[in-house]
Amino acid sequence: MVSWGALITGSSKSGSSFQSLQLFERMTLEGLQPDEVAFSCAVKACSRNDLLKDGMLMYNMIVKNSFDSNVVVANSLIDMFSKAGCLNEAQKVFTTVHVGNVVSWNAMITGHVQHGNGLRAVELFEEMQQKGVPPDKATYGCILRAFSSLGMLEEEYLVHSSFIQSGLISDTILANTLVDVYSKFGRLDDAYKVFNDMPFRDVVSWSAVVGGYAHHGNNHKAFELFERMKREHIEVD
RNA sequence: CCGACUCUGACCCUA
Repeated sequence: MVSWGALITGSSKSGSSFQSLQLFERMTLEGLQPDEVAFSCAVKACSRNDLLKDGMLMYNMIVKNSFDSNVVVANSLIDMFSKAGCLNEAQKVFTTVHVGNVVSWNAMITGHVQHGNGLRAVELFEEMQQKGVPPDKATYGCILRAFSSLGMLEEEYLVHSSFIQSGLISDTILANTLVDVYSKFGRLDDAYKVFNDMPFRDVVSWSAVVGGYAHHGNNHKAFELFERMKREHIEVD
């Protein structure tokens, strides 16, 4: 038998979040009790498109059914509220899972960065470590964005050095983030150095570095890189 | 046991 959770997940991957929610609704109308996986999928569906109203209803159902103590369900809610800018709601859910896990922290940090509170994001970054939750790649990506939003270039350099120390610099997504962040600071030389040292470059790496030169008026360099991009083999997923 | 959560460029949208 195929579970409803799997159906909802499948539909949200190949189809619309709207379809996922319809499936979820059908499931409950048929008197079936959604499990924690169905709830997390349904919440994720609500985090797209402006479906926060549905998300609030979902939150109520989740609390009623005591699924809010499930860390993955809670993390989906935190992410949904964070992205929508409802950081008080996000914090409320976060509190119910106590320390949660690294994803809980990352979702909170992302929310603050995206809604103009980079300082709070940095505080959370420090707090999680005090509470014994080690940051992961996603955390570092968020924190690069936080420092960027705060205009803290020196801190970017420090995080960058730590990536070189730890080997995280070979992560394509983090390196791409660094390229973009340095570009936005106008540090095209630093951006290019990160780009040039990357073991694997994807289309995002190229776009970020070309975009940096173009945005800062170095059209010649941008064009040159663009030509090189066409010449070299680029792996696109 | 299986299915669920968080990080990257441009475009688009908004302003």
